[in-house]
Amino acid sequence: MHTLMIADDHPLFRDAIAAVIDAGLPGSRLLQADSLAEVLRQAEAFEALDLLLLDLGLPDAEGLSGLQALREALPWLPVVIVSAKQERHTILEAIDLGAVGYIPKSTPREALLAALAGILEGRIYLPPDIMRRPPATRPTPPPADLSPHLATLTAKQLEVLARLSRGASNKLIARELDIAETTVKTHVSAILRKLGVASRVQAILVADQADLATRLAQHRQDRLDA
Amino acid sequence: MHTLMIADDHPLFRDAIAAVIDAGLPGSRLLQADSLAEVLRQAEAFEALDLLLLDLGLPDAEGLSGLQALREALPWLPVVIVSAKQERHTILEAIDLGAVGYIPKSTPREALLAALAGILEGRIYLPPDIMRRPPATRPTPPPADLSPHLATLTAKQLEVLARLSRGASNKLIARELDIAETTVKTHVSAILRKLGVASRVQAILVADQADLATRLAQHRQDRLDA
DNA sequence: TTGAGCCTCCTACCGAAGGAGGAGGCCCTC
DNA sequence: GAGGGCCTCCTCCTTCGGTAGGAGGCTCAA
Repeated sequence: MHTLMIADDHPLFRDAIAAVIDAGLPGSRLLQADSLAEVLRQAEAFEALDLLLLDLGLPDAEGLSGLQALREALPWLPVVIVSAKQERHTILEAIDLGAVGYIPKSTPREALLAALAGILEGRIYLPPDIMRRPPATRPTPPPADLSPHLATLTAKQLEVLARLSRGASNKLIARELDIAETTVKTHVSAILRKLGVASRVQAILVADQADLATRLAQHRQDRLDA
Repeated sequence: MHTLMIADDHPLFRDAIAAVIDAGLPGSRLLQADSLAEVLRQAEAFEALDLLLLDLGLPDAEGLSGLQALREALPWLPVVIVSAKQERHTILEAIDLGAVGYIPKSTPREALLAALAGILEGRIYLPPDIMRRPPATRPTPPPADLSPHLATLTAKQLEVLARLSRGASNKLIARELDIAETTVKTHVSAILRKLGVASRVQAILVADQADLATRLAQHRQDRLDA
């Protein structure tokens, strides 16, 4: 027997959700709220609240700021977002802010009930259909867009860059690679020029944005293959 | 009947996982790999692969870069991270990169099996114990665990560190904060001393490991609250 | 009121970083 | 065999980064 609260400013939607829960999770007690203020007010009265279903469009809590405020005010209260928004980014941000789940309003009732049941048992729910297909639209940009530059680095330059990324000084790199420090400087200069940056720090930022490790492994692999 | 692959460079750990899966998900076919290269090689042979259990410590794929590379190379392959790391930040980043789940190595075997079963049915798994308590326990542990040092930085020092992390020079930081370059140097020196490192580059590495952004937001929030 | 902590700025000094330019050796390709 | 690319190393020079030490002003708490 659980106590749930539905926070949404559309009475019709609240009723619809309530009907689904009544049918699917019989015996649950249901509270309703149409604003963040109302949530806070009622939550103080009902200590035994198990879960809040929070819409992201409340009049006094636009977007995720409402969730953030709630997490600060009532950290003990598990909150699941119920929203029409379906962006991966929003979903992850909600989880980052401490939501225990994110349910798109387009979710069919069976899936919704299963999600709520899982959450009440302590699990986290994310919409699989949205979360399981990100790379479809993103695979190309990182390698191609972020740094066509990295591809132009020679093997030795990549080795040097890898050590730069670990915070090594020119002197240390020289020792590690068993070459002169002046040679290291030559490599570093070439790296900076190719990456179009002005300092080793910026080179590092470019490098790990462009996933240096992968590229390095690739390079080493190529060498082994050859 | 599913086909799973375990990618971890520790044979003992692979065997341990294999044993758990054998017992808990009987009939599953299990493949093993000790490097990212090996995963790619085998994945081409076994088209019917249903799930990859990926460790974050592979020799040729440090951290999440390996996941990213995998998602690009084999977007159709569902990947669940199995790692000793337990930072919320890492977990969310993994999901953002398209992982279908994140299982800490400390997860008890029953929970592990349940997680895998859920994932094979199309759900997303996040460790509830970690994800469900951010505001309550998060303020303390990161400061305490990852770097007791960062907590000792003053507000101004954090501002400077944030700019260091963007690759800014002392001169630029001075302009941005509208203070003298010598003052910036004073701050930088203090930061290096407190973090126990020898150069700005290393300070940056410590900073982003310890989730500087979060801490900075926290600090700014505190200031607003006051 | 005194002191502690922080921010500010300074001088002086030194080593690290980076640019410019040149040079020899190696390997590969045309 | 003549070039091109890469790695190696050098000198000379400038700028940047970082330390040491001192000093004044501020706020807050004892």
